Amino acid sequence: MKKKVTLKQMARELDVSISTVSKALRNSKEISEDTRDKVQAFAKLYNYRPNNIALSLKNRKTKTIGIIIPEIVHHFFSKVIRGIELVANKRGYNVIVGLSNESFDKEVINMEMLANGSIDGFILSISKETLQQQDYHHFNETISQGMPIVMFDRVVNEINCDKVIVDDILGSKKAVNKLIETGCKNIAIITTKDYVSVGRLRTQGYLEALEEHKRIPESRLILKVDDKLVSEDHLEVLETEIELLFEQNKDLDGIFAVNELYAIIAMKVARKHNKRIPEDIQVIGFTDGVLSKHATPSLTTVSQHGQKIGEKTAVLLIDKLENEDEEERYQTVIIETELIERESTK
Amino acid sequence: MKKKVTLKQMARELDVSISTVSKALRNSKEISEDTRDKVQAFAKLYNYRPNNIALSLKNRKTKTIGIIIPEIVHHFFSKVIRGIELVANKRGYNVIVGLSNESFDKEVINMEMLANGSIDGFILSISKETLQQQDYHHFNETISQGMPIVMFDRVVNEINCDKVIVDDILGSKKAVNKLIETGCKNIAIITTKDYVSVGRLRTQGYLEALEEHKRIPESRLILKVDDKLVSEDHLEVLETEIELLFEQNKDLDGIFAVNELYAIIAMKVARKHNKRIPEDIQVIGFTDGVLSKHATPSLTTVSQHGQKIGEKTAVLLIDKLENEDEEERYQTVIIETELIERESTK
DNA sequence: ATTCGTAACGAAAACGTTTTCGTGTTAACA
DNA sequence: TGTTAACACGAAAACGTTTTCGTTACGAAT
Repeated sequence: MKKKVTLKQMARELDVSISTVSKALRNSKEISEDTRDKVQAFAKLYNYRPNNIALSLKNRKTKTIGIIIPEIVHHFFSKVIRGIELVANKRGYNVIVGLSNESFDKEVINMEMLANGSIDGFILSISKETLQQQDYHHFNETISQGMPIVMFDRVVNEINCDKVIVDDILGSKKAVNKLIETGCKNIAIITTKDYVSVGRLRTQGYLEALEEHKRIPESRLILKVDDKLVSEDHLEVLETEIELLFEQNKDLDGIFAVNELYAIIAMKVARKHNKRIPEDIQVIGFTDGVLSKHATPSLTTVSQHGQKIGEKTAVLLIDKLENEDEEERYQTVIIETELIERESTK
Repeated sequence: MKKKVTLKQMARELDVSISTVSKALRNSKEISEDTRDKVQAFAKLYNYRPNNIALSLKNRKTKTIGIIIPEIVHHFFSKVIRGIELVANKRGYNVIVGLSNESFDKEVINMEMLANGSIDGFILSISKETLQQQDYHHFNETISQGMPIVMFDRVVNEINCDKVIVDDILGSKKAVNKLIETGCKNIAIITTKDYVSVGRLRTQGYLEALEEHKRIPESRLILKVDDKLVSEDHLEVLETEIELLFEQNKDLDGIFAVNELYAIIAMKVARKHNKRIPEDIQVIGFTDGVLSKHATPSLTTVSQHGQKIGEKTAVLLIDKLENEDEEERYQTVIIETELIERESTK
């Protein structure tokens, strides 16, 4: 077991001072060529690598980014992480991940755990519970301590920081427009309760699209699902609600779902009701995950480009970290959505 | 902007020494009740939190675990991460994630980046490229530096460390047995090239199951897909190969695929050939992901319990970290698979 | 012979902790 | 009055770096 070698040990072996070793390794011209070569050879031999922790302490920078997300077993979030990791790595940063599991407390604890020196800045997406309680003190505190935050997807206006979001409204409008243009007369939306910002915005897009086509939104066609009743393991509730939607609206011929899962279940229910997709009823989802791509029929969907979102958040954060002098201007970047047409629409 | 307060600053304000502040906060009885209260009140007021980096340097422990995985946009791996994070957090550890993206170089670079003090130990799954090149020097080096490694899923015998794997062989046998028992006569396997250990083992399970039922494996029923030709974006190749399998084996009535995606595509091809599932042909996959659950028909699959794997790796690693004295015994834990029966089998 | 400049190196501080080992004060005791 | 013990606190080292600021020694210039 060869323990890691330190400057001090090398200095002792070579019978020079620590400073000399350090300078020699960094090619300082204070050091003679002779000693420089000697030291560097020795360092290579013992495979010396500077200790990151010591460097972090000295520089007051960790070169590490903290990510807090509600959930990792999720196509969108993992794509975002991939994007973050990609640019972080390219720029010499590491990525440390904390999961809030949609809980306010875990979000707070995780952030406190990381904020005490472990990282240089945060990238996060707010947990549902936090959004519901509207308690954002932990964000404000970390920001006021000089630690930058970049939020994505689930953001909130009250906090002053950089944000990367998707054009939820426009994306939804694209989807609903597509349904309208291909002849749908009665388009339902399956969405979430309004405290989830993306749910609210996508609903808004749906409404706006209808209105722009002089159609009057009908509440019988709007299904707001309560997230708390629909965990991954209790999809029956969701399915029942969608069943109800179908039964109460026999004339249904278009569905816009604010996420992939809702759309898939909707297709399942449609099949049960002997409706052909896309001939009798068309379906569009949001978020381009594996389900959409590999479902049968494959699902037309609004892609949010998770990886691109991740890349952008990382760029924003690192830029901010490396230009501390910069003026305190915060930007909100919008990543354009794209309607990916597949078999579930005409 | 209230910067984080340090012991030194508090000491100056309170006109005592740094040591006194430190001791007062840790309730040392060297300190009088008066000063202790005074210091603690002050600390609470200024929301003092010890700096993690300084602690890490002092204790030579970071309380951080490094995870290196080939890919994060993947149901299995993200479930493992969730498991790791769960127990790590419970035991006061953080989790830092590096992605190898199936590349040998990135794996090496990422590990070197983290091994220099940033973390206390590794949890990893080997990249395909590394498995192919069979170059494991980076693992051996980190281990010989006293940094423990726990490997999962894609492991390799040559390395001496704790391992958590799935009973791939047994799991496959369960699947194939199920097919045999429900009447399949000609069971094909869709698997990977042999250098991917899990592919090899699952193929072995398939062969053993057949032999135990006195059946002779036929090479025409064994499709080994070259991973390099099948990225997420080039599924056509995969589909074509499976098409071929179907056309060359008209009598096909059972398929065992070593992952979810292969199984889903196989079902798609089966439908194209007008075979009913499960009446005409049954399909079983491996890895219980979101695709299996929500496919139509939903897919019978061998679940590997990714989260449980993650939890176990974390327990093994942290136990090792916290009992350094322990003898150098390495264990290989096998997490049992489970056959989850759904609609794609009888 | 004195001054100066420079090359080559070392000492020490700093980052923020914890902990060991003094040290001074006070009260108790002989 | 002198000794001792307890109490309350401070100084300093240590973790591993980097960097500033000396400090030598020596050759060149005056």
